[in-house]
Amino acid sequence: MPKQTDPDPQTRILDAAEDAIGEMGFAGASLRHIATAARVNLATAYYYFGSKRGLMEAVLKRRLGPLREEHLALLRGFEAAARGRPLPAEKILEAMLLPPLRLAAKAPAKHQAVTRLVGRIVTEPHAETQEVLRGQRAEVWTAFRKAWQRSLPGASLSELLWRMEFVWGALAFVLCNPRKIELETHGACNPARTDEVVGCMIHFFSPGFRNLARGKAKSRPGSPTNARFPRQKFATTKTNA
Amino acid sequence: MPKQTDPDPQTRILDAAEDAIGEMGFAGASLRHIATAARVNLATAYYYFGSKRGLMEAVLKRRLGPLREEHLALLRGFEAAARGRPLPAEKILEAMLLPPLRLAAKAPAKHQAVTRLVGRIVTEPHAETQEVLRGQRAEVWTAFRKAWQRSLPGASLSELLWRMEFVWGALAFVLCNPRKIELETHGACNPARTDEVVGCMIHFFSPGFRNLARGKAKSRPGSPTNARFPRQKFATTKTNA
DNA sequence: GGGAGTGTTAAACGTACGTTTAAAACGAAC
DNA sequence: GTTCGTTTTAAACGTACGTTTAACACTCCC
Repeated sequence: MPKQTDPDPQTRILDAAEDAIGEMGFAGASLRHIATAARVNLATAYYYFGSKRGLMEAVLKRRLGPLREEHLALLRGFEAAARGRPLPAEKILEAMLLPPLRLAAKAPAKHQAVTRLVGRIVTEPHAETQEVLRGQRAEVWTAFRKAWQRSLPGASLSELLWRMEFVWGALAFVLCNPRKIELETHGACNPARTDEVVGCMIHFFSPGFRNLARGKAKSRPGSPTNARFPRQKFATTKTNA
Repeated sequence: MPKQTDPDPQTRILDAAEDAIGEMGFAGASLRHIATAARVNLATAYYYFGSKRGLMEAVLKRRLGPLREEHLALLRGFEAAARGRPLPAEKILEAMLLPPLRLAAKAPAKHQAVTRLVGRIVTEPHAETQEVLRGQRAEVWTAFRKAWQRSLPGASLSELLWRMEFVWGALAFVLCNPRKIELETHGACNPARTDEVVGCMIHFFSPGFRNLARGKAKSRPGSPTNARFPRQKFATTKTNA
């Protein structure tokens, strides 16, 4: 089988690095492994990217840039269509969730390198990696925060920010290890079916955002929940040590 | 400053390993670093734990065991108090979220090793690590799934499982890198305030679970949302490539 | 007091890592 | 055909890793 229009060595290295990172994490992905997978001499990777950190940054930037633009474009498109009215929760959620999940759907199924990569960077220990991510994320983060504040006027800022973090967390979890979810649910949940995931997430999260707008009915810290449940008899669920 | 009742070497190794894993991930945490931090000879770690994998398993089991029991005990306590009635969403959520977050609150603030550890294992690339985790998680997972099914009769199984995954994902995200959340929100969200986090998560997630019980009004795959939003003019948000 | 068992240590094993070097191969310009 | 800049290569550098070995301390029991 001949090589099907072999791309640049740089591209091959980036692809191999992406795959390796998705599979083994940043610390576990070695340049030797990446170079071998890219059918390239080890020093070639250094010729193009200077160092392992340089390669990692290039890998991230290649995906994060377009992802950021897609995020912003989708959000701006929704806002333009809304003609000044605040967006409904469903639309903001769709703009948050669709671009990363769509990135996954485009992957060639067998190895969802991009998917796992995007999911992984969010929980990556490596401090340097976090710095690379921060700049990209800040702009998107701010845009969505403003959209939410327009959509839910009078909502507590900290509660809004918490909810955004929860959504990102759930998204990252789905992206990070799709096969695990599929196994754990015995096939009932298949992260590859992007539309289903997006729809389910929107359906799940939007009520939680909406109930932030109306009242500021907030469960008191110290006894997290007492709605619809009589005074409890069993051991109290106090927290702090 | 004298050593304050120095614990066993084994315990020191486990503590140091926990700290290192939380900081640098499994791949990044080296036995030499751990042994030095535990003020123990490198070979001592091998004497007690046999190998790096053995140490990692011991680290996980030390925390996951009690965590699992706390999960089950809390859930059983709630169910006993409910006297056969199905639990409200808030209580099931509390039983899911409180034990891991409480583990974090007990940590000595400075280095929340346990917290990050528990958060990290959920997204850890290392395949072996996942196996260690699976057994522990399966039992808790099943218990919560049954509780949800009692609480939300007639709910679609796959949609329920998806929601559980989302909750775990959000929780893992909070546990994994609390400092990042604090920075990103400029201090508005502080994961160290456990009660606030639990309350906010319950308040956020419970409506999404409840709306699963009533109707099975589900957004169609292919056009994730169209509720409360007129026909869109801008480029369609089709997904699959 | 002298083995036996347990805990601890320094030192080394081989391997893999990130990185660098210097030389070879290549392609276009003159 | 030579020259020059770019790309690729093999080989080595030092370091750190996981792991093993063999010797050393320290009980405790007879």
